[in-house]
Amino acid sequence: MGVAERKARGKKALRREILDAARQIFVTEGYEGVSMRRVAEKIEYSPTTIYLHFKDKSDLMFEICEETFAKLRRVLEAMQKEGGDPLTMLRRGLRAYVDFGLKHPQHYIATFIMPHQSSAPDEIARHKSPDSEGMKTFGFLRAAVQSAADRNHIRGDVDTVSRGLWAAIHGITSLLIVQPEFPWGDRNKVIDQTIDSMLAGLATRK
Amino acid sequence: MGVAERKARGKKALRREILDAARQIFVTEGYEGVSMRRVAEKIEYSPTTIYLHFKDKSDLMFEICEETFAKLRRVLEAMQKEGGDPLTMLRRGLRAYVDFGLKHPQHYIATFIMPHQSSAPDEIARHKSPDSEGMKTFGFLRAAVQSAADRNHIRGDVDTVSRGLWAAIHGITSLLIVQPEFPWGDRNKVIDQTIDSMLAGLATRK
Amino acid sequence: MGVAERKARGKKALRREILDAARQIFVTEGYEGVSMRRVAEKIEYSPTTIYLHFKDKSDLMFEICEETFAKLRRVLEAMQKEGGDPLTMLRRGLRAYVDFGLKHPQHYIATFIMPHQSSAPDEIARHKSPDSEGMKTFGFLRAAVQSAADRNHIRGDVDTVSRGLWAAIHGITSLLIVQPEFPWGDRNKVIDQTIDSMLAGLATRK
Amino acid sequence: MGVAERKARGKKALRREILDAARQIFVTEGYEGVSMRRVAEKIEYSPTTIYLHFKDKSDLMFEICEETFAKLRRVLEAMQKEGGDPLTMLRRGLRAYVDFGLKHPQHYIATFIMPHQSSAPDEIARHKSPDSEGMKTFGFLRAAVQSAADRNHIRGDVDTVSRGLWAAIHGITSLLIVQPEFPWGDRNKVIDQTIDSMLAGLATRK
DNA sequence: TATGAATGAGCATTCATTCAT
DNA sequence: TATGAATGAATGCTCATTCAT
Repeated sequence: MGVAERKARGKKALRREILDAARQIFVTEGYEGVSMRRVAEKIEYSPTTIYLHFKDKSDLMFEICEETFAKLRRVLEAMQKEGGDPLTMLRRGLRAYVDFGLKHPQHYIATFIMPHQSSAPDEIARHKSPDSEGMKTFGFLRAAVQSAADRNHIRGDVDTVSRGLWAAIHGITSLLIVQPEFPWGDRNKVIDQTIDSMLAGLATRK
Repeated sequence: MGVAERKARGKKALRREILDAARQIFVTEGYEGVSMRRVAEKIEYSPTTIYLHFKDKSDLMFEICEETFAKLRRVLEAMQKEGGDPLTMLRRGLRAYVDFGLKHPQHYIATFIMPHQSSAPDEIARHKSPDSEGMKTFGFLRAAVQSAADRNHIRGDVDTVSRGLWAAIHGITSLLIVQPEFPWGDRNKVIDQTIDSMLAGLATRK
Repeated sequence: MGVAERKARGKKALRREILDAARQIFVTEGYEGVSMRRVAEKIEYSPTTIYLHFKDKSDLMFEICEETFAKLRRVLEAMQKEGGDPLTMLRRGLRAYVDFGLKHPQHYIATFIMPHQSSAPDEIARHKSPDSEGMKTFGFLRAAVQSAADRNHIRGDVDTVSRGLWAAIHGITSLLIVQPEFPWGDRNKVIDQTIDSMLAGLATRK
Repeated sequence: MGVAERKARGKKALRREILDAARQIFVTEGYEGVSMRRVAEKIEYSPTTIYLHFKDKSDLMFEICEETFAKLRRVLEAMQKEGGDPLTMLRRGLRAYVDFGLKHPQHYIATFIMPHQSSAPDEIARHKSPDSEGMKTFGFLRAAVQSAADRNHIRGDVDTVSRGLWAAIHGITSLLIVQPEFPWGDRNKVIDQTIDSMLAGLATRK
């Protein structure tokens, strides 16, 4: 392996360091809390260096979110491959989503919880794009709901149902992360309760 | 009335002015948008004066949140007084919660969404306290669930069910606020879908 | 004299210091060379303090120019009051202009020589305004030319002639200031030569 | 031709590219607008590469000015070769000077208008040197005046007259550049007025 | 000859806050 | 009770330049 390879590795590694440092700050202090200077201090480089890897602050923040979505998507992908009864698969997928959030609270906060008060129009467009990781990830949930609906395990409009399910699992995930001091009792029970109630409510009445 | 009283009234009135000015900015521009200078300009006093009424910015902001949740509590209180079928009341209460959050998104963000992990320790304690408006407000939800459970309209552990319901309505509220760019379709439909599914899932099977 | 007066004096004095410091830098380094930080360092105050006296950088620079114009205008005003033959008065006024520039080279450079690449449209409007000191000052020259033309001592369009005269005296003033190393010979001779040639060229042919 | 020659040509060619790119920016955006990064982007080389051809930014900019004034000199040279009546030639030369300045305002500013007091000492020396293009150019003016004086078309000391003429045309040129917002009316009229008045004033009385 | 990586210094401006009065 | 004056720290970002390769 030559110089070029080592350099490339070095460049990638620094990019990683920047992303990790920025996410850590983002997660505890929010979007406004992330400053190029603070990130630079954390990685012990000059602020200027960050601009060699990211166009500007909003570019950096966008990448952080994309990474998380990609990670979650890989989890859901693996689960989908296992196959099984549509309703069971859906339930497992929802639970996996919550578990993912609790296992990676920093990523979850950064991507799903913190308000992205990005004002630049092209930045917003990037998030909205159907090619964005976020939209692709939501697609998994929707596909699972569709699949269950196809076999009459679920009633209602597939899109509306999917959005409602997302809301419910996001609710429990984010509250458990952000309000850990709340007297939740058995956390597993609350999670399953939320998922079960939603699914039971959606089940086709015989 | 003597001078003291007049002064006291004057003091209270200015405090009000400050809170109102700060809230107006907070509501449109968010936490970071509120600056002591801007508040001072709005009320046409010097920035220094604000410090005679509030310890610092975070004190000022805390008061604003408390006020707003007192407002939510009053909404729920009024609803409770109307009486009616427990399940209907519960449903109306849940919907009122969501509507309140959507009507006051910046307050909702500040109090329920933003992680409070990084604030000063005594600040956190204030939020956690069972005397805080936030906690009192949760009490309303629990009471409504209890009431429905008492009449066998709902099954399951009251605490777990309450937490699950909170998770669901928080989920839809926060997502609608924080991810406005997501293609929600008809927002009302998604809200009702979420609430209905949860309640249907909780309903006692005949 | 109470506290208020002392304070007022102090405030005015600091404003003066800022203007002087900024002009000194402007004169040697140009508009871009003036930075709020450098001005602050020069007067040994914090950069923030400057903003208590001037809205922003362009406001500060504008004031520098206005000051110079006002100063020059006072000189010309005094001269005008002396009265005398129109052509003689004109010649004396032109010479006074040059002398003013040579006596206050820093002011002259800052106001007449250095490019003011101000881009803000309202800033430009301010300069163009007939109420600006610059326009008022030019008015003196024009009035003197008009007066000489009225008595047939000068021919040609009053406006064009005035502009041409200004060009000539600005030329000699600015070159003497900016290119002092040039072999000018007797500086007085060059000044008078320039003025005399212009006036001779403008004189009515008999 | 061998490798060495090809390389040499390559080196010269790149130097040309740099100068051209820098001039293009300089001309539209001024001295401060020229940044090594921008130049590098324009020629699609790295910023570092420029330093292989020019010591630093000021070296690069100096070369650009020299080039341009060589251009002016060529214009005046050509004009001189056309020959004709000395007074007419002088008038045409003066007008050409003004036109050149207005056509290349940024160069004119950099070389004749901006005070050179603050630059590095060796940089100043370069500009002052009688070998500099600026000084050579002044020589043309003096020669034309001498020629007109030789035929008794002009009276007065040749040096003083030349300096006065330079002052006048520099005055109109620089004011038109630096104070474009001033209500000049017909700019051509002002220019010709200035030149004509000066020459008329210098003409030998019969 | 050319470059990728990196930096220290600098920019205008705004912030929350303090202090003497 | 209220303020005017002042500040230290911070913001995102761009600059000319260097150095090892």
